[in-house]
Amino acid sequence: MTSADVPDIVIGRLPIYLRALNFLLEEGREITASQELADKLGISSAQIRKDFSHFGEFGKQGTGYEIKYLREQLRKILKVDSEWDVALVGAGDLGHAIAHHGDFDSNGFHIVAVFDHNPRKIGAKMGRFQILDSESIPTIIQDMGIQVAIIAVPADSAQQVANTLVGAGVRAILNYAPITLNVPPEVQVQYIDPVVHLQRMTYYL
Amino acid sequence: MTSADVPDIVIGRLPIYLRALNFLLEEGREITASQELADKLGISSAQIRKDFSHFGEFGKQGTGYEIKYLREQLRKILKVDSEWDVALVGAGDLGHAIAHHGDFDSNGFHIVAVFDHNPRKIGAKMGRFQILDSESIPTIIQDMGIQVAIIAVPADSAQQVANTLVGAGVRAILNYAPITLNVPPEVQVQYIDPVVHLQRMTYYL
DNA sequence: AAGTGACAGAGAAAACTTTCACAAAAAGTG
DNA sequence: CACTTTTTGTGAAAGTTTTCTCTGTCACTT
Repeated sequence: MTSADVPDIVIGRLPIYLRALNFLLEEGREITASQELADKLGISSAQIRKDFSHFGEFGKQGTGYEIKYLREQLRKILKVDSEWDVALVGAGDLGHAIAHHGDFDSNGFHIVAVFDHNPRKIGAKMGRFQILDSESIPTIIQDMGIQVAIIAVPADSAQQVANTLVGAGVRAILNYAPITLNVPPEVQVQYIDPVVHLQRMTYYL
Repeated sequence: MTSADVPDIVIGRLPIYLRALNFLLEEGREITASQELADKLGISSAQIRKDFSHFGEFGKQGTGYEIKYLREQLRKILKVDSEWDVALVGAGDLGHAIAHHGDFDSNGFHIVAVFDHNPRKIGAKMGRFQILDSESIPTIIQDMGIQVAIIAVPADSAQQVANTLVGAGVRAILNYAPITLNVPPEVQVQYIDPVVHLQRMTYYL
């Protein structure tokens, strides 16, 4: 069943599968099975197989999945078989940690511009980046054709930053500010708010 | 319908509602309606009402919800009406950013111990914290009765750290390492991996 | 005091997601 | 070469979540 509209919840699991496959590859493994992934990830093997089935037939009955091949397929589906330029807005503590976090680059997400509003920071260096004026977001994003951005500014300016980014052509936003953003439906937003995660867990304690 | 088993997906939305209520309160608002929250959060008003209905009747027909009261109810439900001590494992760039992030404290999650394995870091100061030896995790966690921990170590040591934490009595783990942890079912785990979020969005670009 | 509009709560229906169970295929075994 | 084991892919069933729709309550207006 290779249909056009794959449930969002399925897409959300693909990066998890991809992460596990990368791990297995690094261990030198060549073949895996839905049951092995299931054990590792705490997801049922049936669900993993059904998830894959939305995109094609990647396995071999009796044997399992060739890890390298499956990984390539998932990378293509998620469009992470190519590199992405990313803009980072906010050069505070959080922005600093993000800019120095190696996992982005090693996964094909390259931060190519860092913006901040604070006149004292503009022009200064943060690691290998020179901090740019927020005012220049529209021009630079458009000129570089950047489609992906990370928001790491305080909650009270996040919506305004999002508006500017969307206006400049950004279509995917990873938002670290603790606020729900209002964006047009064609723009993707993902949220990271550690407090939300902690609050979700304390319920069960 | 005040039942014992509220769906996990409902619990996951409560912190989002709470965040929105805090925001409205700061704006000086006193009353809100499910429709207003719906507009702000991109969740249907019916769903918001149904979510609340799992725990009781918090609103007034014709009027809406008294924000202060609803907020208190949600805080009680999530058990964030009291303070929580939190242990942080990993004093790298990421751990540094977490330890200095003010949102934890202002939401009642107090980091009270920071651990690292690196002999060069042990004993050193990181902000107001003195970095403790990972070896002392069991004793300190147990002595202080800490139930919540944050893992900010590389992927290859995260599982081992999780085992130690669980052994010491931790029951909720916020994991920043890009790996799925294997823990007993009574232990809560939440994951933060920005790469996973980015990969989820590029699918739609 | 009756009429009107706004809104919560809740049962029923619809939509969506997960699990089950089995046929078919591949590979190894005697 | 038949037999057994392993494992995928999938339609159907079961389970879960969301939306719909309506009733009842409250506040405000005239």
